[in-house]
Amino acid sequence: MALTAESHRGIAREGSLFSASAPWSTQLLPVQDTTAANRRRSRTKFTEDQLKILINAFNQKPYPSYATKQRLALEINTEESRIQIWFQNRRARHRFQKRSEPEEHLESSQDEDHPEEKIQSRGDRRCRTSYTSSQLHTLIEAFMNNPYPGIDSRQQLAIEIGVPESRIQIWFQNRRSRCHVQRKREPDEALEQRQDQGQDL
DNA sequence: CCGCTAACATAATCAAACC
DNA sequence: GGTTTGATTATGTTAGCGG
Repeated sequence: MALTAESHRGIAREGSLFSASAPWSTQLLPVQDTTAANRRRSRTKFTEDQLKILINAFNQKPYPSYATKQRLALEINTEESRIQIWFQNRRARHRFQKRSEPEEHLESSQDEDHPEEKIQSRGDRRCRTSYTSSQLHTLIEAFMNNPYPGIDSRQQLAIEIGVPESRIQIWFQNRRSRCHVQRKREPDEALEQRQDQGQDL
């Protein structure tokens, strides 16, 4: 019963960019990891009313400010992070659709022109979170233990250091990405790896 | 089984805090 | 002014659910 064809699919995209250069795990992405610690957040099911409000807001402004996202979160009784994810997914979906149907659609001052409202566009974002050294210590320790924590682990960390779970998730994302970049360009004293291909661009 | 889409990933980039 | 690093984005993948 040597591995079905389906499971092979998961490993198919192995040799793409970084291959197996992850120092934190001997294996690849933690896909199909049904462990409790790596479980995803349960899928949110928006009601029609919620969707109506979200879509309406999206049509007016696909790049809402943080304040707007907070207001929406309060209005439809959902976490702000879900609003953010929803807008991300919606924009991606929309963009793909545009390619297929680039019909005339330029919005010609139909709405969103409230003179009383300043057009901050992408002005105000969430205030930058500053972590204390002890919080950082906890995060780094958790990262070394598991760089891909599931919702349960993230929530536990959030309570432990007193930071919203969404910030924990962002922190792990940034941390992982940074580690990848570090591996990419580090011709320094890391190791005598100047003997590699010597092919840079 | 399949389409839709929330959840999640990386990489690039913006930008605040800090020196 | 440069570095560090949190926040946001585009883009692509994984997975849950209803038809």
